[in-house]
Amino acid sequence: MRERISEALREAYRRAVASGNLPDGELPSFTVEYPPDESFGDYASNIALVLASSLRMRPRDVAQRILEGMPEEPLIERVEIAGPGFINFFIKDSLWFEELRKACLMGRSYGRCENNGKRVLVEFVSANPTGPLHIGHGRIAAFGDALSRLLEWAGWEVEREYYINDVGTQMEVLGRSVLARYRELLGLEAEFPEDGYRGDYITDVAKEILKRYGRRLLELPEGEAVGIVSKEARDIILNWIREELSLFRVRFDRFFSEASLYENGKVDRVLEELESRGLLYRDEGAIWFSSSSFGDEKDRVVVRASGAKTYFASDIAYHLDKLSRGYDLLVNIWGADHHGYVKRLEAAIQALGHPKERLKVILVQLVNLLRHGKRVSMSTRAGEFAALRDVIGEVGVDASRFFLLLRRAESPLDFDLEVAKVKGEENPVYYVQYAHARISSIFKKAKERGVGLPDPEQVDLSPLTLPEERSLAKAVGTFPELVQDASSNFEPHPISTYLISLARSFHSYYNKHRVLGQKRELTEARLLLAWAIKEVIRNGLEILGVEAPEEM
RNA sequence: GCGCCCGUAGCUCAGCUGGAUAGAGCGUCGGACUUCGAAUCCGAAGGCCGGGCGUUCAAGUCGCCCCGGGCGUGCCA
Repeated sequence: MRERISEALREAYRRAVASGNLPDGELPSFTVEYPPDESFGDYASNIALVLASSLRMRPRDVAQRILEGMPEEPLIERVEIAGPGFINFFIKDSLWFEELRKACLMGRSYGRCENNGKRVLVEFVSANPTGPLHIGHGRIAAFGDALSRLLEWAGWEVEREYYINDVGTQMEVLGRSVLARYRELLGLEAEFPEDGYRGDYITDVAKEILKRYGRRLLELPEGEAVGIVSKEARDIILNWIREELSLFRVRFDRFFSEASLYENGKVDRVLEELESRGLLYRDEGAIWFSSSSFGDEKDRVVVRASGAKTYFASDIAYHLDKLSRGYDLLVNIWGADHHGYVKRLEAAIQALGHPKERLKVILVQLVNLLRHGKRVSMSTRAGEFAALRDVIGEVGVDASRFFLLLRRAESPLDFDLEVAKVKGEENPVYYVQYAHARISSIFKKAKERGVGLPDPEQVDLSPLTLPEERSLAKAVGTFPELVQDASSNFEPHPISTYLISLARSFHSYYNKHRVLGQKRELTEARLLLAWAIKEVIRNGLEILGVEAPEEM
């Protein structure tokens, strides 16, 4: 509907210009939005206000002249000019009520957009395979997964990818840490590496390796043993991570190994590519990429004086690989502590001849895990961390995901275990799920009384006359627009806010008015209303990856 | 020092590319179950949107300067 209004306004503007009512010129971008108060109608546009400033006319006059050019629109009840020059649109009640039929008929696809023909790759989590996931990864996982679902709803073809940093000093450190525990398990003296990973899970890994190899590793030279152990440890930990993700209902299409980029020569190749473009130089024994000529603050090392390539070097190769796979957009979701990295990567992408808009980096702020308001630490190396597995074991997948998706990505999040566990009022997940369960309970009760669900195409909706019924129907009817808005902002959290507010309106309605036991026509109409709300709640929860229970 | 994020009710946060009288939840106080599920509802109190200057018809939103908090600033990943 919103789209129709803005199209009508554009048409009205063209007509006003054609008839000489308004001077010719460029139509600046304007909005059609939901006004803050119902008395201002269903939609409001600022078109006259933005035009007024460029035309140097009085806004209300501009509004008047645009209205004179407005094409007939049968779904609009009336239009008025208000305040400083807003044009307010009052939509016919029947439009919103008709939308209820649509929601019931379309069910799981209500709110879904047509395929937009575009492919996007969402890369997220990509946690180092050096330890289990913690709650911060959980937030990124929940966010990336929900965003992927949201983009699918908005018509994108989405692939989800996890990049494994399985190269470099950290793998070496991991190997040495596990090897030390392995020796301890065999009752030998072991010097634990100073910068090693100290978590108990390292011992679990060592036990697993002991099971696979027995004492054999003791006979190998140190370097060789570390090599084997770090590879095995990588696989073991990666398997944990996969389990944790699937437990958390987070799905990936592909796990992409950094090491593979070295094995197939892609890192060398991308360096040659940069070299041939004259973007590399040597200084103090290292090789530098002149990223500063593409907007980065300084140049960056790609090959260290030792001859080892940096993480950045393989990351360039990785992104070139992704770009060459032909996506329209690459989305990278990173923890906010990587923000210093964005510019250099954009520089690399541009250096390789791609527009930097092809890449969208979303930074997710970290999570403060609390218990009774007191902070729980999560340093992997200190070995004291808030494992995602423990959190979802304690508060459940639904509550965890919902909580993590309650805030904007760039806003830090407090996650209090005790609050998330509560099954009452202060926990919005159950509030929303309860509305869903309540509706299915009404349906069950209706069935017991011999009342079936009405045929959405046949049922008469004219008994719906209450203002609450209109608002509810409108909330249902704007869900598709919400999906579009949220997806074009790459933010799933408005979905959670919306669901809470829809649930609130429904609970309030439920307490005030009865669905069953009314005159047949009224009961049927209200059943359809409840049905449509149920579909929308389920679809919204589906985007967030939260279940919609029939009973609780 | 420089860069990024954040600062809105007691607490946690919304506020859509600048729009009309700044909104929720929690918490606090007071009410509602013999009727479709009280994991619910109804009502009340609560604000100089960190501070200042600027941009304009219009600023919580944009720009500059301060203050406060977090993060980053490696030939680590």
